[in-house]
Amino acid sequence: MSRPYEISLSPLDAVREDFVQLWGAMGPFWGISPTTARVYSWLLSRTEPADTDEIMDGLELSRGAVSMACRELREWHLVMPEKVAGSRKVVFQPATDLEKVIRNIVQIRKRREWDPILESLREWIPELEKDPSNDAAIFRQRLASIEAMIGVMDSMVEVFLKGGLVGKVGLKLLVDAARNERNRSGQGKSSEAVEPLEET
Amino acid sequence: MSRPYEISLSPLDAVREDFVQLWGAMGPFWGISPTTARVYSWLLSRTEPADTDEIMDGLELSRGAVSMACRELREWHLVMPEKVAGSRKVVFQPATDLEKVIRNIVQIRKRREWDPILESLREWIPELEKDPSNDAAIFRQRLASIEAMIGVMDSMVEVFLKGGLVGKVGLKLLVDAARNERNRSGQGKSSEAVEPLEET
DNA sequence: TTGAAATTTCAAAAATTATTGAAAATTTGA
DNA sequence: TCAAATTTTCAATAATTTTTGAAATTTCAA
Repeated sequence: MSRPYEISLSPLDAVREDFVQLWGAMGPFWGISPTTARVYSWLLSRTEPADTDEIMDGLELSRGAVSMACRELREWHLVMPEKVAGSRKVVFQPATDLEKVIRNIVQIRKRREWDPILESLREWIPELEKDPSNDAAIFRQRLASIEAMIGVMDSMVEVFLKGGLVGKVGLKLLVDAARNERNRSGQGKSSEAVEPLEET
Repeated sequence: MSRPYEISLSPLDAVREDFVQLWGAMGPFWGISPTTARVYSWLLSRTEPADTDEIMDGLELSRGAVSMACRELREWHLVMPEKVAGSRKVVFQPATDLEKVIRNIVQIRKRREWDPILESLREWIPELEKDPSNDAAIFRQRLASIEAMIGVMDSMVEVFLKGGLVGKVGLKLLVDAARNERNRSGQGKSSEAVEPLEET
């Protein structure tokens, strides 16, 4: 409706636009600001790395916003800055090893989100043992359950990410397998009782 | 510093306070509003179910806020409303089967966060095949990688939650195992390359 | 070294999200 | 059925988070 002069984008440009828009919207779900998510997805959609001005133009962002987004992406190891010879510019390359990307994200999020809970639980449970009331005993038991669940998930994830399926099989194979699966089972939604694993 | 008249809470009350405070702060990480997270954790810390007024008093919330929080918790199957005989009141009981709780959360979050991505990817990849440029081919390949990774994680999570370790071993055993582990390895942080799995 | 190019910082503004509270709707004991 | 008890809704407000933009800092080609 509101872009009268861009009726026919190339498929590449059209998908890029949708991709950037979706990731921007999903970012907050994963604890990433929309802008940061958009910058990463925009970089992923390009063959060439980009400098600050190109990102500003491409996404209509302020210089400061791009700087902050790139800093965050650097911390997550989602982009690698590269010096351009004969200039003071830095150019950003997105990490394309999706497996590594996920490992990084997952690790950082675990540290921020799960570890504090586990730490606190380990203080609280002994504390509750001091309280002789029945209520305290029941509460303590519930906290112990939570601790156990988180502990189990921690271990599973560790096994997966460290030794893991993905490492062994290789990403290329998985890509093919996924494509076959998609073709085989019509549109294969796999929609039932599964889980986000972690917000990528 | 700021509660001169409550110097000595019972351990139960002290831990409850900290627990509610931590969950409230963590809520946003998991896509749950602080208030909603506080209501659930407060209910978990009590032996008895509570009605709206008790929650309002216990957490200093408005009636509307409690109503919205309980509605959300109901949708996630984290609390069960119960009619009180001889009154029009409803009383809320928190779900204490942590395994079920996690399954519910994970399922809902997957639907909200992963499925839309997977769906879009499955439209975009064929779309990009229409574009003959090399850039489009590379971008398509990256999207296929993302699709594959998400697909793999989906399956893993499905295996885990459906047949899964927790189901087989049983939560009680896990609680004991976790306690032993804690005792055995000093303060066992297990802090390395693990993941949030999903924000519970 | 120097100073123009480039990046970073951070207080202020904008945008978004959460919470309130009072009015509307609903429920049910009498 | 009636009306008091209870819950729900939602527009307005508050709180939080994100983004901006211009000044401060850093970097490095000359």
